[in-house]
Amino acid sequence: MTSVDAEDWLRALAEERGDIDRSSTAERVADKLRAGVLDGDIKPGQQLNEKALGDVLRVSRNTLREAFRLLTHERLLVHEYSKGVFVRKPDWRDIVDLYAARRVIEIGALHRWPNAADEVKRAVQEAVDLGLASAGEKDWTGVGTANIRFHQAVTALAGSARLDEEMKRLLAELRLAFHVMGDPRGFHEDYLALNQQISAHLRRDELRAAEEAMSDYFDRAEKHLVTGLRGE
Amino acid sequence: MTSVDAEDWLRALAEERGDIDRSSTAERVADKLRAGVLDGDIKPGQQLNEKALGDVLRVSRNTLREAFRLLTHERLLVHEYSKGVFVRKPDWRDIVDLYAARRVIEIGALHRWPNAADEVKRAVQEAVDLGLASAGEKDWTGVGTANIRFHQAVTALAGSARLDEEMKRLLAELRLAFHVMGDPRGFHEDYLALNQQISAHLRRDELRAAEEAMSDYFDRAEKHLVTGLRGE
DNA sequence: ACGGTAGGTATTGTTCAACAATCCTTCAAT
DNA sequence: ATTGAAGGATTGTTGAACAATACCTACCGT
Repeated sequence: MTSVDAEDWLRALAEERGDIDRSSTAERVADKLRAGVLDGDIKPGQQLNEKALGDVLRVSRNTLREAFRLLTHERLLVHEYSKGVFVRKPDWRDIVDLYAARRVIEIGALHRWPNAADEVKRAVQEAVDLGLASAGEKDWTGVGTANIRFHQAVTALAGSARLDEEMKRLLAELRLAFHVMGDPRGFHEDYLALNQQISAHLRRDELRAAEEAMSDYFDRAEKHLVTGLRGE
Repeated sequence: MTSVDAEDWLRALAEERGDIDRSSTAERVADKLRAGVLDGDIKPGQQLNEKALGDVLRVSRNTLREAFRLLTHERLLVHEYSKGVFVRKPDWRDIVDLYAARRVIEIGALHRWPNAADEVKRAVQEAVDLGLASAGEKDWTGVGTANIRFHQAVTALAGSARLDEEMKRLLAELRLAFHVMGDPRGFHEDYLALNQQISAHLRRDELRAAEEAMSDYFDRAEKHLVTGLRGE
């Protein structure tokens, strides 16, 4: 074994360590539940029974409750005192609130473009490229994740891990709204061209134009979702 | 009793309901601990012993741990696996991250001034007035809370409860940093005039000027804190 | 004196079981 | 139809038990 090998081994170990630390039972349970909620297997409004779920997942009620708390903080579940936890069911008011937040954060982040690191700037265009490639292969869920990645990349322009976290939560909550209104196929595709346009503006340092395009995006997407949820 | 009275009474009752629902033991414990941390009675870096604290507060370890989790999500405590929970001790990197987030959110919110409701707009000036009044009475902690309220009012221009929540967390975290560097007296007073200036710009719809004044504020405050924390 | 090792103590991680408090449903009475 | 009470189901909270880990200390060999 050469010393290079040894170094590699140590580095690999260090990478894995994050997974090891994350191995709390509650977090693994939370991962399972999160996937179920975001994939729509557990439907918005549905109650999560502690005993029943605990029996299925083979964990104690205490551990399960901790997982609930994690997801409650991510706004995927809501807790009603003495009643239990339910999958969040966003209504149109939530959408209005959410887009008010997105408008501020993402447009604010756009303004930080001149100060952003090159690597972060590049990630914006890469998300656009990924979306185009996915569309070329008619991989529509791929287009959806690329769209989300685009907006995360824009947020990352600000250079704040805390802001990135919050945006992650907001986008996850948005995904819940899709499930409420029956996840309209082709929702994300409409905005593919718009993302490309925004990215192009940015690379030319046309902040004003990028901001307006983004603002346009928010107006249309919000209206789309609000009208969709009004019908519920 | 007229029907108007009955309606008023019902409305008042509905307002109180929030307090009733909040009666979980863990949340009350969290409230106590939060106050202790934010007031500086529990110092940054200090460990919170489960058994000792549980005995003092007369709650079980399980309940106490739940309170810990709540405060960990608020970033007031940090959890180290198998070691316990400690009061967060922000360093200069945290400050950089925090101010990156504040720059985006607050300046982004500033841009929503034309769209904000009148009542929310008024709250901005009211926070300034409160600060001036407190300064007149040499109530320096009052000046501090007024300053915080000012920035919350600016954030509220966006009209998003989610954003308001996040800002509350960011400002609470910032307060921790003050305790780390020994809470320099007169920190907030310096920025009293600046707030007044920003508010004046806003009322005249001079968004550009308001933004620059705010940006200036962030630059100076960040530098102040970073240099202060570097010495630790 | 120094570094390392082994062992003991204290603390945290996790689960379980029990009981109290609360909610929801059902059903009967007016 | 509304109210009230009983009952069952679910959640809230606690205490205890044991495992896993970290921390401290005394000891040992060099």
